[in-house]
Amino acid sequence: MFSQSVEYALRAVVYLATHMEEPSTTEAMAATTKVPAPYLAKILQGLNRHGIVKSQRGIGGGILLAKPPAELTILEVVNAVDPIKRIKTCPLGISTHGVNLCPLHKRMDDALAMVEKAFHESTLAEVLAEPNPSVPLCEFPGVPLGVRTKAKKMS
Amino acid sequence: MFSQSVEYALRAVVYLATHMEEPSTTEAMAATTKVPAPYLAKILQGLNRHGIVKSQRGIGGGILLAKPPAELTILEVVNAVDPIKRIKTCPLGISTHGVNLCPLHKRMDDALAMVEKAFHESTLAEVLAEPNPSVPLCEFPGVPLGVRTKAKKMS
DNA sequence: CCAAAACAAGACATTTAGATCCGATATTCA
DNA sequence: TGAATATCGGATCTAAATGTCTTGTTTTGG
Repeated sequence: MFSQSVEYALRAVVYLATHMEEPSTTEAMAATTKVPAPYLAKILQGLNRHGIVKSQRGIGGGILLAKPPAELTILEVVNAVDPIKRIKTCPLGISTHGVNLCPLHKRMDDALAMVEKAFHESTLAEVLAEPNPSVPLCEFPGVPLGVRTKAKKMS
Repeated sequence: MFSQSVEYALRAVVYLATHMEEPSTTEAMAATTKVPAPYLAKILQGLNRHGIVKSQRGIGGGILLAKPPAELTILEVVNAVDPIKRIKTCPLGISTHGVNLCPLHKRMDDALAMVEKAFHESTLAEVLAEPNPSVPLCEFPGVPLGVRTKAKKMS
């Protein structure tokens, strides 16, 4: 139902939302998110073009979220990589259906609308703040990802 | 979001629900539903294997709905051709997430659950009975499809 | 300036969905 | 039985999504 690219992109932005202090390299992100590195690079390019992330080349460079997690919705990310295509006109090209869809396509579009609404209403900040024993991308329950990776670096 | 095959399959069963009296040939269905005939044939084979439709070979043969429209849900059709894959375990294979998904995947699965629920709750009969100026597959507002095609046959 | 680090961009390979074709098989009816 | 009608099943083709690779460009720091 959701493409692989969407799944990967969401993992990437979740990662970035927990690493706002400094740019993250594609390699580091790929390792944690378990996404093939070259493919992740391509997805990040797309997110960059859509203004979801910012990239910085050269030593010490990498990828940063373009805006605070509280202002970035799941829908924005999804629509950047694989837009939810609402059904606006009759797929059979029946002109007389024009404005109001037939009951069949109305139900399909309603489903799309529900998903769109749900994704529009959850921001990355909410996702990360949610009290839940499982932390996104992180193997260790209750331990914020940022803290964990920082600790790793020191060793 | 929904595959082409799902769209085609739904058109097909809607057609069949309006032609319960006698078997419909793939050709006739393809013409009305505007689905490529050879591809529709393959989709119908799948629906047949899943017990959604029954097929009858030979002269006067064709495809029939396997049960009354009131007992066939959109979900059954969707799941027969392109199943909605709920997220049951962590896609990253993080074992500690096992039972309860992380907030990210929980939201994605919630979206899938909403769609699943909506589709489970609408039967073909409901879709066709809904008071709506646009009739599925039919160009002429308010005219039931079955009547129209019968009229055509006489000419 | 030069070398290393990191992303950018496009070419290339692989896989899967979408679509087509054809010979085989089943069924009806004369 | 034989001819006509339809689906069945597999082989094939195409296009798009997914995944990989290579070369170039930007940036930093010695």
